[in-house]
Order: sequence, then structure tokens, then C-alpha cells
Amino acid sequence: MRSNTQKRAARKNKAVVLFGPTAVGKTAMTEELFSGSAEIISADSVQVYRLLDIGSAKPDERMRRLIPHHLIDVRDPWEQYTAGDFVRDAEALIPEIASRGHIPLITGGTAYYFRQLLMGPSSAPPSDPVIRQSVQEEIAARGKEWAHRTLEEIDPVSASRISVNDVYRVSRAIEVYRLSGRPPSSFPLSNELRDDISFVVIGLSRPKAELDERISARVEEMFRLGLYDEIRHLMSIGADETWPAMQAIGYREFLDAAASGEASLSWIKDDIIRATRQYAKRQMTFFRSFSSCRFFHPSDTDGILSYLTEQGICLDHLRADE
RNA sequence: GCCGCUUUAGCUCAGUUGGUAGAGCAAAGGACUGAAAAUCCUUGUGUCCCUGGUUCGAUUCCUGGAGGCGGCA
Repeated sequence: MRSNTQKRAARKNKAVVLFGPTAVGKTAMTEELFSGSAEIISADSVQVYRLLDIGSAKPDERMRRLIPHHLIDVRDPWEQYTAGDFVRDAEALIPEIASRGHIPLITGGTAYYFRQLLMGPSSAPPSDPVIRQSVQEEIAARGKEWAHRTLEEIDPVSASRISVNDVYRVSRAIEVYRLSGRPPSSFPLSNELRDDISFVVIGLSRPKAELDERISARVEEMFRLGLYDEIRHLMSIGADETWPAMQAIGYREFLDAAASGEASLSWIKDDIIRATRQYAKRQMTFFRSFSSCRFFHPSDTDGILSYLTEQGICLDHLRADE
């Protein structure tokens, strides 16, 4: 029935998705446009971890007072947080925030989290630590060629998509098969925006030279704020490369340096800057593949504002002006 | 000043018994099925320091020069 469909459409939750590579200027832009009218759902796979404050560029106290933030500091650095956890948490938060009369603003840099949320999560079973470990041990013992051959037997489609060298994905594919008894490629994957939530998707970008400059400045600032002390504290409580959080840029470079012996702070700093630039590039590649995304320069607040209005998002201070 | 080593891709360096070259890193582009700041795929790039000589042909051999490193004065 038409009226029913309309009613459901009217009740559909709205959310704004704001993506940008590291250091584009998300925070400043967000503060300017959304203070007082939104609550942030952080889509950031590193800011979920406690104790990783400086290197993950967590929003400061002042910012968090201006706009409530969710999904920051929700795990200890030795715990695993996954894209699936993120989707579940975000799905719960969106209606909750809307019920307070606020705009759910999903913002961050973890493109994979956005993908899972926007197109709907995969229905493949979540990882089981025991099975994962046994698959990994087997691959270590028998080699990656064996692993890929094994995948080819259980799922030729996946095998043809995944490189032999991509042990990370081959391993997960075998794991999914052992968990479910089904070929990984049999779990459906959508490339369309899900239709139970109405998303307005905004991307922020800058010319490369501009972004590179900001990344250098940000890393310098992290060192000034005490990144070295932060990692030293983490290491003093037992942090090593087996902790999920320690694969984050800005932390693992210290662990690598400690493992290899000699490396000066300025060497480590250069490593971090380089890795961050490479990461920013990968983020942009991923996000450009979302056809529903509209890109803006972070300083173009007028453009963003009118796009939001056009999409039916009404900000409080805009309302106040009327 | 003398002796030795050295000069090849943006960087570190292989190499060509004489037929104008290739790895790693960096860079650029791309992928991404509950680990994703992870992981993987693809692609260039060159006065082979300069100058003469030998040679059908020199980045490669020889002469002379310039830069760098080390040793002796």
C-alpha cells in the first residue's frame, strides 16, 4: 500500500556520513557546521582504542564537549574491534541519536567501516580466534601456494579474485569456509546503498600538495604533544605487535625500530609521515569507488551546507536564522 | 701533493666477458565479502659523471679531466 510505504519512508532514519583522509580537516569543519545539532559516530578503527590518544589524533576535550562522540575509547588496545562490531554499534546509535533530536553524523577515516555500514554488512560469520589461529599456523607450515590451492578447491571464484600473495585474505576465506561450510563467495555482497536508513554521503578532499603539507605538520605536532611518551607507556604495559591496536601508523613504526635496534626519532618520524601519506592515498582510492559520494574542499562550508539542505538535513543554527 | 676505491632511476645499489640496462625503496594508478591505519595487484622512470681514443659499435676497454670517500704526506 502506498500510504504504508510513505509512512515507512517518513520514519526512516537519516544520517550524514562524512568521510575524509587523515588530516584533511574533518574536525574543524565538523565543529563549524555541526556544533549543537549533531552527535558523532566515530568511524575510526584506531580511535576505538583507549590509551592511543595522540597517535590516533583523537578529538580533544573541548571538541567532545561541543559535540558528543561515540565509539571512541570503547576497547583496550589488546582487544579486537571489527567492522562487524562497528556496523552493529552504529546501527544501534543512529536511532538513539535521532530520538534525541540530533543528527547522527558518522565521520572518520576507516573506509572499510563505511563500506560495510553503507552497503550493508557481509553475512559471512565473524572470525573465530581458535580457527583463525589454526588456519594461520597451517599456512605458515605449508606455504601460501598450498593455501591458495586449498581455496581454489573450496571456492574457485574467491581464488580467482584473491592473489596467492594476499595471505591475509586467503586465510580469512579458508576460515569462512571452515566456519560455515560454504564458499566465501556465496555470501551476497551489495554495491548499493542500503534502503532502511537514508544516508547523505559527503567526502572531503584536498589537492595532494596541500594534504602532504598538513600530514607533515600533524605528525610533527604529535611528537610535540608526546607521542614518544605515549608509545613508551604502552610498551611498558606489554604492548607488542600482537596487540591489534599496534598495527596503527604512528605506533608500529616505534615497535619496528625497537625490533631492528638502531633508529633515531627523526628516522621514525619520517617513516610515520611516509606511511600516513600512503594511507591517505589508499583512503581516497577506496572512497572514490563509492558512487554515491559527493566531494568538497573542507573550507567550502557554504557548498556543504547547501548540499545538506538540498538533501533535507536541517541544522539547528540554520533553523535559528530563519 | 701522492696512492687506492668510487660515480648507473628521486634514493641505496646490481649489471653488461663491448651490441644503450635492473632490483629494493620512493612515486603514480587500482583492488578491498565481519583483522582494514591491515593486506594485495599493476606501472614508469635513465645524456649509465665529462672528454678524447680504440672499435662496425663504448655505459662497459684505454687516455685525460671533474665530483665523492678513505689512507699517506
